[in-house]
Amino acid sequence: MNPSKYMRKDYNVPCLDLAKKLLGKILVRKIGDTLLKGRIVETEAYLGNEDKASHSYNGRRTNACEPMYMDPGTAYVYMTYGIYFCFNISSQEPGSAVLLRSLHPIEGIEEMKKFRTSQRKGKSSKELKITELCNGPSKLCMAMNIRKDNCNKIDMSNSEELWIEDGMDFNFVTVTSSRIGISSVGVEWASKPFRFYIFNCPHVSKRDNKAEVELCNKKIENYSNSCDL
DNA sequence: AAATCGATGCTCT
DNA sequence: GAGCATCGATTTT
Repeated sequence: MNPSKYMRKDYNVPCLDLAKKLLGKILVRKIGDTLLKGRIVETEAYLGNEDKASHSYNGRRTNACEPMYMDPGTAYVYMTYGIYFCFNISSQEPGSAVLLRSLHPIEGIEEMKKFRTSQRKGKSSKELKITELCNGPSKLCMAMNIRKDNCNKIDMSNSEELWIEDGMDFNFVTVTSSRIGISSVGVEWASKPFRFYIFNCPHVSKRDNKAEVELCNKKIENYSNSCDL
């Protein structure tokens, strides 16, 4: 048993805390004998009840979003746009979950590339770069072979196929920004600072804008390299 | 580098 | 029938 595997208590924290805490940690997927690993570099928090952008807004509780109400550390996989999946982990408040938006591929890169290429919608057949494997919520699902039928409702604190591990310690600067793809819920909730990512990391789905870069360049002076390729 | 836009089909009302 | 926590290609600065 791996002692660094995340336990229930690690997930049983407020949603915003879990979203920040997961940055830099390792998502591990085991498929048969192959291990896929990626460092989490971008997350978003979706609170329950009051959060207009959340599937659980106003206590909404459907069959699809049921995992948001299950024990902290439950995998919530849902389908979007009819063809893509997004992967979340439930947190302390009932109806809350953290969306994983991007990974830095660490292990099993060739397998990830195969999973991505075989499910690609685009006609282009040019080789995927490492930074293109997991730089988006649905891309990381494809790369890690995470679908609703094989991963939804997994208890990640007690699973041999999907879990979180502490990674090697490394320094990075956390950037906070508004969440992506939810503009229709109105400015108040669309603009909440509920997205977190590792500064200057090339595996993030949407790169830093100039304002963020300037802000972070001031914070970063004590750190040398935040995220090597 | 950024903005725009079509594809695509499940989920909920 | 409407809407969608996206992706990837195309078009525009």
